[in-house]
Amino acid sequence: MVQNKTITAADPQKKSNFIHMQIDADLAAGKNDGRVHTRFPPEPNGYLHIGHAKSICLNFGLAERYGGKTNLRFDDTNPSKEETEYVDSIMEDVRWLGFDWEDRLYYASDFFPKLHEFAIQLVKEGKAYVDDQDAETISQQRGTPQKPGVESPFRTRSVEENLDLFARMTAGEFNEGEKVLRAKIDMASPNMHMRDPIMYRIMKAHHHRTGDKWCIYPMYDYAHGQCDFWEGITHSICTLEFEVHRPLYDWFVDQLQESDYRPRQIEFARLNLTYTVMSKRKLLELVKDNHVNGWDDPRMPTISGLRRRGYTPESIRNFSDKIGVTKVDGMIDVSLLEFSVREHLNRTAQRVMGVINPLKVVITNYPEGQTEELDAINNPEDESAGTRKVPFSRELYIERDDFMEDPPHKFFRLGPGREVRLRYAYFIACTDVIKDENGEIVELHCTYDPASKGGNSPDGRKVKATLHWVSAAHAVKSEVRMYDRLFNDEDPSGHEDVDFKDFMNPGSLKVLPDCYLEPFVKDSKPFDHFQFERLGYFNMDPDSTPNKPVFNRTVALRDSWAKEQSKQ
RNA sequence: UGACCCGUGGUGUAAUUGGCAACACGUCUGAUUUUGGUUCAGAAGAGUCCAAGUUCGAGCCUUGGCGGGUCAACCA
Repeated sequence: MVQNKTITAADPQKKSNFIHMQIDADLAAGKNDGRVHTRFPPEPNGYLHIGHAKSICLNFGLAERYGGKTNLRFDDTNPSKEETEYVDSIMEDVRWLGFDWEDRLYYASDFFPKLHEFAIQLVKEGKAYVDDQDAETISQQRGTPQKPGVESPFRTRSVEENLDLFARMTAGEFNEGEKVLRAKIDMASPNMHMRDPIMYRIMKAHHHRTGDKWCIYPMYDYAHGQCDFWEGITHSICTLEFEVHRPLYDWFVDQLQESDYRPRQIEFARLNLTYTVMSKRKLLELVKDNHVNGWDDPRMPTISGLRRRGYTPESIRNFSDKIGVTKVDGMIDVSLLEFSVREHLNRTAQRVMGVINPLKVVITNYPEGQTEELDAINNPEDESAGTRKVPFSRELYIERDDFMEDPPHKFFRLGPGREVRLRYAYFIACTDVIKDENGEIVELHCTYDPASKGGNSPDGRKVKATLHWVSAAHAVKSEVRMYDRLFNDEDPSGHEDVDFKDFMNPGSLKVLPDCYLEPFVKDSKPFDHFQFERLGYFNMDPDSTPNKPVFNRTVALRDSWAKEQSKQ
């Protein structure tokens, strides 16, 4: 175990929380030689989600704050649910978020031999026994929170018999469910977890790392604290529901303790987000039953889903800082998450023009066959991003929403007889509206003012709107996937009598197959971020092919016009 | 009917050894703007679940209520 010689004082700039205070107190009391060592302990039975990101940022953030270390540990004590696929995705996600466990990658299964030895020690000390009863009987004997349990008839077995039976359990002589190893603590404890908890159960399952070496596997409560201990963890951060497990955590560590060093469990409130479900079981259900297209579906709150949606690691880390850490079981508004991406992407995303709901415009006084290259700014928030050329020609596409035949008062955009600016190009005025036999508008005829090249008119004439556009002949035809929240209800899991899936938003994905983007996007790679001006942030989806680029909408821009409209 | 945890504007958090509640998101004005974005200026919004107590003084301490959460997998 490595000693951290330099413990830096807590950074007063960063917001404090109750865990900092407890660690400060531990440090002040001289505990654990002044070390701070945390761990992130996922079970590899699913993909990581934004709630895990909170925990990852917390654990690695603590280490950073105090000059300590953080281990990655896979809590793989239940082979029936765990898979290598999950191990790989978890490592990828933690790295993507920007954290590094260096050489400290552990698996609970690494400790199976030591755990087994320790179990034998407890048996020898008369602190553990083999119980022959089945699960149901044991469960009944355990009592209820308000009613004490009763002791198992096998509780008083001799050490010799227990040793023999446990050895035979280990050797595979018994069937699943036939026997368990239990800690001998207190069947009358007001804390259910202290009523002779099960340490080992028989599972004849293939483990993703230890193969068929074992046929008994340790329970979480028996494994976790000891793994912490052997890894030299000082602060074992977990979520609130483990609070009642703490006495048991401490009990096992007490039996193990051989020096002043001692890991300590601290619990915090897990993340709840509005309009989303966060339980792995529910996320797995969405995936398995094809309600979404896999764990990395951009509508999923998984790290891989958020990545594919276009979220950046920075934005998730900033979000994590903003929400803080407490023991209050609350619910955070998704709009805070959305704010975090916008904030980051506004500073960093390449601007580009793209028309997702095209309406053709012909500039009738612009020479046929002529093309001009106009200068456009790549990112107004970052001068070093430079400029690019955008082709302009006689036939263009603009957004359908940017034209109204009969515009209301507050509508600033194009209408019959109105003049607007095409960004970086010219002022244009609408002269004719062309419709098909159904009365649907199919094309606009406009004239441009050659003197307004670049977007300014020499006579100082003002326009009320600036529209994005794409030259029809140069456009890159693309598919754009418009994502919205997966659920319509603020708390889809919060209704006892209604299944969360009943709240799924049927409009959570709208595929627009015929969008036109400016040629600049031709060179982009999957996961590249853009702002489509006036529309939102988008990124290229890995489904893209050279012939058919695909973009996902990460989040829309703030839209005070849409807000104005929704007031009506 | 038990044990443990929690209770600060709409939401999330903060408040140094107790010293008349700060910040962010959201909301609402207004300004600027070649993105109805960004930015900037400003406003509204809690007297800290309730009650009693200790104190010159309590969101912070004490007691009692009330409200919410967690715990009865051979899951983690």
